[in-house]
Amino acid sequence: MAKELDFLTKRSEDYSKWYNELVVKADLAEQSDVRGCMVIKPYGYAIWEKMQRTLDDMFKETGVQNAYFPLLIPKSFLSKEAEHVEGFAKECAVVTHYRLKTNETHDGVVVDPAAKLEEELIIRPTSETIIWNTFKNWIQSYRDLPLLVNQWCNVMRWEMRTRLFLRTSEFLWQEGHTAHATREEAEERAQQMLKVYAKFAEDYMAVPVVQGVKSETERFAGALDTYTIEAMMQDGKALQSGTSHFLGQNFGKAFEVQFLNKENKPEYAWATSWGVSTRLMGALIMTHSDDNGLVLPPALAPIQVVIIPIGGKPEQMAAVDAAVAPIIDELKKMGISVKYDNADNKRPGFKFADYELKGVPVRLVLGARDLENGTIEVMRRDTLEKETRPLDGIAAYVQELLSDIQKNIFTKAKTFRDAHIYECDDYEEFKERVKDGGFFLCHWDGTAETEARIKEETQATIRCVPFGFEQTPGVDMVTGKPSKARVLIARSY
RNA sequence: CGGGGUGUAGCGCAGUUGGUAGCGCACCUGGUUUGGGACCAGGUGGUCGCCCGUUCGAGUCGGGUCACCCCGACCA
Repeated sequence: MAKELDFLTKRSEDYSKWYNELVVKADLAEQSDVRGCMVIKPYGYAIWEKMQRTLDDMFKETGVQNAYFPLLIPKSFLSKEAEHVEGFAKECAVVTHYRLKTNETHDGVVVDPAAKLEEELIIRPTSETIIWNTFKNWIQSYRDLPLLVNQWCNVMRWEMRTRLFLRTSEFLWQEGHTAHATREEAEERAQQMLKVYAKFAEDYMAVPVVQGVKSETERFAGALDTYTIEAMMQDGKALQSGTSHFLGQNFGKAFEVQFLNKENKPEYAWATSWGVSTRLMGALIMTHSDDNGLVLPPALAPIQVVIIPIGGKPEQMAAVDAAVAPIIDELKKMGISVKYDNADNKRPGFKFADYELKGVPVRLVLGARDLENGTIEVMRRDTLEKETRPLDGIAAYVQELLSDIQKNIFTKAKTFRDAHIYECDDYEEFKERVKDGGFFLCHWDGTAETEARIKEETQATIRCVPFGFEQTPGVDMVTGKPSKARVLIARSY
């Protein structure tokens, strides 16, 4: 194995290092020298764009419209919602001045002390405050509701510790913000958007997720309920991959967003917010990748099919070019993105390895031998299986194969996850087993004390109270007190 | 902010008891190659993170400082 791939074998002992290196080698991203920020390279960004487009369409189907709000938020906005400040105050980047000037020796610049801002500005860690400050002007009547907006933007959170893709200090995301006339409608919207996220994760990313609601301590700052999708990475750790919050009237009250209802009575608007970020790319990488690199689901792969010619002499290459042209046409007509890599400065073996590293789902190889036989070699990235097929009807075969790969990697991930979900009623046993990863369904007495104790003693946290499986009452595995339902506990990123 | 580690060519690293910097990959030129990361020959590229000190002499020793990585606390 090539030297630059050696790190892949380190996966079991140091998982995070493995994917950090992988994404760099895979030309996806590299870290810049700015604290915990990342540069996303073109190939990586193409994946993000595809995710964006898909999600955006799904949002629009539910009536959401895109808008854009300012990057800088006046400091005073942050202090209007008490819990919200509590949650974000300690990780905000603050703008204090608006000008630089040349220094005394004229070989650099210094902050101009005369340009100090009256009120400091915060680089948005999330936009609830500035958006609700705007909503105040947009909402007067129940007829203005619901108000459903989303923005694609960057945010910044000055985290103590960053991790490529999973927790960079600046990250790209979408944040949806909605205002409603009734509590029920807002709660419904929060859950509806969670389902959109779950569908996107499973149908497009091929990442199976557990949907559920967060415990009080894990809730978003300022929310009454936080819904979550939790995915399992290949090391058994959980990754919170998307959240949707029911915010009650907290922001309506804080920003005085009142409307007149049908009875002509003033009422505070009900709120939701929901978001997914470039963390999803981390989820994609960590769910499907293998020792040869990325494995991308066809639905999100920037290049779905790569065609590599084998030739040497110009006349041979010309013959291959001619044979490939109609295949490319046909694939494109089917809406399949295809790249024909006939660059003659890289050998085929190099290209094979390179496109595997990049996770391209299907590879077609065509050489003189095939031209004689009327065949073509097909390789699928998920299983690395190769087969030789007749040239005739190859486009239709590839189309079928792509959808098969999409299904297969989802099934593979789901089988893995399901095999690592355990019901556990014994705390001693739990303590031992949770070290090795996996999702644990355990009874919990509902108290923050028990939750804190589990975290303290095992580093595992309550990921959510999961939806969609049959619950029976029991006793808390730690305290022995009565419990209504099982919760999902795991170590997480 | 605590604990550990690392800073030497674009990347990955070596550098012994202090003696004036090297290897692999990449890159450039020429040629032969092309069905799994090609080979041969030649070549470009470095204020050894930064500062101060010890010394005739520091990549190497001492002190300081900065940055990054890993493990915690914090978090999408």
